[in-house]
Amino acid sequence: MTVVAPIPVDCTMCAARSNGLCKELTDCELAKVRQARSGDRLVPAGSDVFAPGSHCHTIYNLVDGWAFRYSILEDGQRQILDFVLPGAVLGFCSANGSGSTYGVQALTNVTLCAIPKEHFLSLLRDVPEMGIRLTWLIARDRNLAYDRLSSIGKLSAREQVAHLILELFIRCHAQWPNHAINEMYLPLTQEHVGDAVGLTSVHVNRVLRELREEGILEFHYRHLRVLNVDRLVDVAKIDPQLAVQWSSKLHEPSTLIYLDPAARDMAL
Amino acid sequence: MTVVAPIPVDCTMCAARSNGLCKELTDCELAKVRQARSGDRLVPAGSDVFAPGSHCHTIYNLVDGWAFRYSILEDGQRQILDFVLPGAVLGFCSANGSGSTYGVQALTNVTLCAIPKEHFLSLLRDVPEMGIRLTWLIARDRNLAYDRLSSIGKLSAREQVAHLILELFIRCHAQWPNHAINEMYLPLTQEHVGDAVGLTSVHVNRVLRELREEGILEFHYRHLRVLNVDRLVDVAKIDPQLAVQWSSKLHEPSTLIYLDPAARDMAL
DNA sequence: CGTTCGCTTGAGAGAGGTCAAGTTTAGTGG
DNA sequence: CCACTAAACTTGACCTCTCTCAAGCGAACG
Repeated sequence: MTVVAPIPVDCTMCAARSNGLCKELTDCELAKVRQARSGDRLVPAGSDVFAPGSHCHTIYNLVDGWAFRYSILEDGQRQILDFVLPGAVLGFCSANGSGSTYGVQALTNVTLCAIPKEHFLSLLRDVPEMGIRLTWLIARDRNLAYDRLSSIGKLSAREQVAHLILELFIRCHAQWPNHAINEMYLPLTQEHVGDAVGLTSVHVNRVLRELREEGILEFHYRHLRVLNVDRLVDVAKIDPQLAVQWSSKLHEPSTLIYLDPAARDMAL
Repeated sequence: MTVVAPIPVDCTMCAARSNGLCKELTDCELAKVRQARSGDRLVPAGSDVFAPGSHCHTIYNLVDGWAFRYSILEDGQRQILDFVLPGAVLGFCSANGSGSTYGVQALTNVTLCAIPKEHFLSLLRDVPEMGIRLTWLIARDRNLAYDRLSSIGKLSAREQVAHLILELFIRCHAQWPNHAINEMYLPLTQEHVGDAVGLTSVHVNRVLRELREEGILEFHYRHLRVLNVDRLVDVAKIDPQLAVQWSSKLHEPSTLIYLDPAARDMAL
């Protein structure tokens, strides 16, 4: 379940280095990070990195794989708060008394770089650039949450599903720019989609059929194929002012695509 | 509209000092903050502190009054993202190119302490404690957004309205512990409530009538009276594990009350 | 004393939920 | 390589919660 592994990756070629907390650290600063690491973990798909309500004494850098934050309501319903990709920082939650209000679960097998909290705090003081970077990453999460809040609050089921898929589509491309353009592995079930946007999986299914019949996208068994990006952007009700040229990565050179705040930050 | 005031408050007795960014700074550090301030503002109720899409070159500390963050969808609908109280930091948004995705509007007349962004960044490097504090404040916003996401995604209208009102009730008490217990001034219209939880104001009205008829609360013309805290906690579907003794501040010494992550942090 | 903003209430419609029964896919063991 | 199983997806019928539209009322402010 919770495998404590030998150091799974070298700091110098880690996703957190290009994307995450350690971005643009000097070799000297990186050495301090390496020293603070201990208890790195491999978590298999479907298991919790940490459970809701648990006391998390460790900060994790997600090095490889997909995961999601979620909370459980009184009646057992699950709300997915956001999906996280390599470079994300997990476990920085209000650390007083009552444990984290949310949990994190692995969607695929996941590799984590672990830094015990007490080391982490002194690291923050020691390497101020890392503190500023952390603030940025958390502000990005906040923006993503705000974005989803607008989506859940005001959009129809159809628009919401399109919005979520487009968000993930764009974030993937920003993260792995060399992958295939219109097809991708998206390790979610329709139930995950529903739990993220506040719909039942049954209704998500109906919406996906609609979008498939309209030739906009196909999403079967974790395989996503986007057939018409422009119409997807349109259905997702993305603010056109936020649409950004992405011609370099798409077949159609004139295609405009939305780059949400998160993706934009990642792209930088 | 946008009044540039003489320094509206002295740093030593400012809300940000007890609550916000400047909490627990030494006098020496505070002097640096004072030096960085310029262009403090008074914004009247109903006006924007900054508009969605605008480029915000200033960090604001909310010193006095209520405000809310919001975003506007393509079709003009407004989603309220959260409500902010004195001590909040406004304007720290992804600063690259395309401006803030959300705006901030004053609910009451509002006093703001302003720090130009370039001063702010060097201040962060100069006073690392402030950076850590900033990270905390943003993480708190994120938690609040996660909390609302769960609410909007999974709760019924009735539960959501109760949840929001309870959240504000608790945050107010944490912020102004000496105020009256069961009655408070809550500067929102039913439309604000609706825009925050994703309901129409018409339906919010129906829900409030229900809660009034059941003797749980009364909310008329910005005046909130909570008649039965326990039942409100119950309707709001708050995780009982997060309920915390609050007897010192309530008439009924045995009353349990939820203290959400935000309130808890403020209380510290 | 009138105007405006916010609150209130009703009737009808529609989006999405619930329940229940299949079908497809991927994974497992023989 | 094939049979079997569990998880995920699919579809239909019905029902309910919330929205929409519309009209009226009350309070606050000039």
